[in-house]
Amino acid sequence: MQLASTGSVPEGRPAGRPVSRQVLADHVYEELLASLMDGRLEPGAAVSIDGTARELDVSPTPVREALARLEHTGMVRRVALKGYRVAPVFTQEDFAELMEARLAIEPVNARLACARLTPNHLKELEQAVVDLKDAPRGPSFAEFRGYLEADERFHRLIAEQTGNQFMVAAYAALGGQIQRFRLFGGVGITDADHAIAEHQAVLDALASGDPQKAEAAMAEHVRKVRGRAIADAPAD
Amino acid sequence: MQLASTGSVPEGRPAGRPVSRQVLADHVYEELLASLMDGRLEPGAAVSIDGTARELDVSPTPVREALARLEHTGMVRRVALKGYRVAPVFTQEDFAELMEARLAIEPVNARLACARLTPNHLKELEQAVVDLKDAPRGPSFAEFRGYLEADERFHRLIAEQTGNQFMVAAYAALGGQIQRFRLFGGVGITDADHAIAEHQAVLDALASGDPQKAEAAMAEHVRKVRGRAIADAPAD
DNA sequence: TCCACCCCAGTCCTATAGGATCTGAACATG
DNA sequence: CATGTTCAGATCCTATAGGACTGGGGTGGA
Repeated sequence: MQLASTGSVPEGRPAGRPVSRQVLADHVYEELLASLMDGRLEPGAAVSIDGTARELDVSPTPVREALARLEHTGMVRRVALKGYRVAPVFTQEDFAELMEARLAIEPVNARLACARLTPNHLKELEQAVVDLKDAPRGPSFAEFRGYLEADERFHRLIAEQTGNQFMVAAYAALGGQIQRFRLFGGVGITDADHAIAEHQAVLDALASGDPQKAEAAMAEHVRKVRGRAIADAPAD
Repeated sequence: MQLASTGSVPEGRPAGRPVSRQVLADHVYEELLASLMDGRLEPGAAVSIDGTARELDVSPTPVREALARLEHTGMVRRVALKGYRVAPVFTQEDFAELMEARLAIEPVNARLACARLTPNHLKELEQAVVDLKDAPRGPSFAEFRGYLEADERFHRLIAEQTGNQFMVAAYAALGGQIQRFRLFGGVGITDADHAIAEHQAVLDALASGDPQKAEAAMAEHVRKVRGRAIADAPAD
């Protein structure tokens, strides 16, 4: 994440080769992603190529490439010859659709992951749950960012542990959006205690080695998230 | 897909301006996609930015943007500072993983689509099956290209008819790859008769209006595709 | 014969420049 | 006051140029 200042490489090092020469477009990508996650870029707002380039003090070329990559995550939309705009906010319908999709994919992931779970994998999952418990849950986004990160990591790890690249791809097609639904209504994290308990239940089911139980636990978790989020959502 | 015929535009049009001004990067994208589908670009081959630019007689900038978009389809892989390469061929394991993922997603799509199927949608699906039957199935790729297109269209229509943007996204995350698995082994289309019958069965189940039947028919179709493809695959 | 070094072509990556188009505001006109 | 026009700025899009690195081939020396 942090990029090494390319100029300050000490002379002592053998071949002057920077630790990891980073492509500028990658940096721009990360920067835009952070702006989107933090809500600094509001939904519907235009993302000017030239403007972003000036702001980040780079040329438009890497910005263009970064936006092209961002487009397929669903965070921004592109209209030819018109530019890019931040994707619109989630509606209740959008949220319901997302949960339906998660319900189709994630329990299967849990079942598959359970069948080939290693102690090492289990350790990573346990760490994610611990991080979830320890994460601060203040009202501002910066404060519960760690919580969201741990949440997303837990689910992503399960997808990766299926060993199935396509299940990972399918999950990733949703993942970018999963973060954003939290912003809808701006209610923040109100269900942390329930969510942590459910994550623990999924973890226990996985540890038990019974794929059926793991699948059921994950399905229940997703259903409950849906139920709570709809209940918490502003009447609008 | 089909371009609107431009004939109806009155002659008064101030000369020169094409009906739909196309961004060059879009053209490059389509061109590269066709090369990948047709097998002109072999798996593992390097895709040089400058070289492609020279070949298509454009500057590297649009090529770079087109490749950035292609990357997330899984057709090409990028290594920072090293360039792009065509994704490697499918192995039997890759194929098994793909089918597992389809089995998780597509039957759900069939169930959801069944619940909100309109006569208009049904018509489109019927057309896809008709096209599948009529498509030539010669040995070369150019000859069975129409067959693959109709096959993909049938499944994509069902995903779209769920009305769930995330299910479409999840399907699309697999779709680009779905086309490519046909190339593994280069056995061509050997199961057209069976596949057509199964598509017809899925269509009938959808038309019956019973979501359970639709889900089951799709699941059976995917399972049978897997079974046939593994049987047909070269011993290797 | 084998190894070290150098040169060079190819490539990726970024910056810069310029053309075409769109937007919006100021201005003129009925 | 309403409407059409003009013009300047912003923006998108593409081409071109140059820096930095990589890999291969040739040359000279051990």
